[in-house]
Amino acid sequence: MFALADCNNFFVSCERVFRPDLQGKPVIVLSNNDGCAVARSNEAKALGIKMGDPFFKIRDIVEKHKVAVFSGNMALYGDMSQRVRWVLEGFAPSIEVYSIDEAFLDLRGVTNIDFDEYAKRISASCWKLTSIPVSVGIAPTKTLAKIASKLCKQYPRLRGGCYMHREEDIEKVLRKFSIEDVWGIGRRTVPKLKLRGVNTAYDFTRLSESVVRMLLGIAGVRTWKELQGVPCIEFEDGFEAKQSICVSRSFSSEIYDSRELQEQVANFASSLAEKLRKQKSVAAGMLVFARTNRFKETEPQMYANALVPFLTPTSDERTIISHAIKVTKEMFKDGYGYKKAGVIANRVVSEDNVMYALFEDTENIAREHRITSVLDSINKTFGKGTIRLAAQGNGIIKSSSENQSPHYTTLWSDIPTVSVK
DNA sequence: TCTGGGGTCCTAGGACCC
DNA sequence: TCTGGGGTCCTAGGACCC
Repeated sequence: MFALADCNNFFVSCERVFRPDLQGKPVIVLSNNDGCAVARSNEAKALGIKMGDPFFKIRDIVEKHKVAVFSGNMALYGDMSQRVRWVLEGFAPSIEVYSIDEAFLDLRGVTNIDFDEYAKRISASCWKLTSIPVSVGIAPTKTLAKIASKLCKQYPRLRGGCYMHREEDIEKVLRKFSIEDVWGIGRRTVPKLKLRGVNTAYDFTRLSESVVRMLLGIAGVRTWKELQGVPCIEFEDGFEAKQSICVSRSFSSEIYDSRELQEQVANFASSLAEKLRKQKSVAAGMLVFARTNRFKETEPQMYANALVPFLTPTSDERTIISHAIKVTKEMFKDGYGYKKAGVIANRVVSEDNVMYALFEDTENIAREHRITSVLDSINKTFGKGTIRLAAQGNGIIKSSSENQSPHYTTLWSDIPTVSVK
């Protein structure tokens, strides 16, 4: 059996831990720049606020119903996520962290226990130890466990835990489960399936394997089998280094100045290099991009991007930043308002097996490595951005968030940035 | 006025090899 | 006039996830 533990309305639940007065009231959390609703309490969902709704479009509902609004506070959510994981780790030999608010538990080999009671106990423990409500579904495959955990949200009498295993029970659930809610069935394929009369998960299981293969490819076949109780999706425990790393942001207003854009990109590049080092990786390439505001259709549009190869794969702060600035300068065109930019590391490999280029100055590499180590250790002790390159300016991304809660559980939230000449 | 950020996997097609 | 067969690797784009 596999379990899926899914935190209910996670970002909202994190805010409520420190604002218990908001239990039972409509609450939403917004994305960067207070752009879109990315988490909604059940009360906010009932008001018709959808995932990803732009804030300006729901402002009327928010004011009319006194919805509590928070800007995203990732420092808080990341920390609360870790606390939930610590609880979950006590319930299975290994867990797979699937996202910030979800984890699978490997229960293969666990026998002679009442799984339904176990699911409810996991949920109750999370609530007691972290004050985060968690839905736990247990089933023979990951896809079915996802469905079981969704049932917990629908039916409070399940008390946060649902074990789904008997064939006749599974069929009964699948007959009522909409196809678009199945894990792995996305927006693009739903219309194709509906055209063939597939409206529920059960209908989908009735298709032939060859039709599924033709319509959805190999991934669709896996989902199709998983719904029928045949495990096809691997359990992936342990730490996996990311194969690509992206740092990007939208700006609170368009940038028309080359130097200003370079400064922003330098900050993205700095975060990128830091993330690479944190997972002990190096990148052999980097994509730098900057785009105009796609919603301003009357303005001239531009998606500028450039691929930077690194002769020797690197995670070095100064190398990555200087390349990012160089190509940003080359890409920049006057007269365009850049609304979003970012950097993406490709061909990411472990730093243990770096192949040096034939004519690389290895002494210089060793020196840069020492500089970067010092930078990391100072910033680790005194907070991100304490020491940075001059090219990063004041080290601040041009964004706005007006309703952020305090960093209740983590350090360095309130230390002011001090500029030193 | 105002529209998020960060990933994975699969597939098709091109470049290149003998 | 007419131009093989069989591989591998890389990349871009699409679909999916939260």
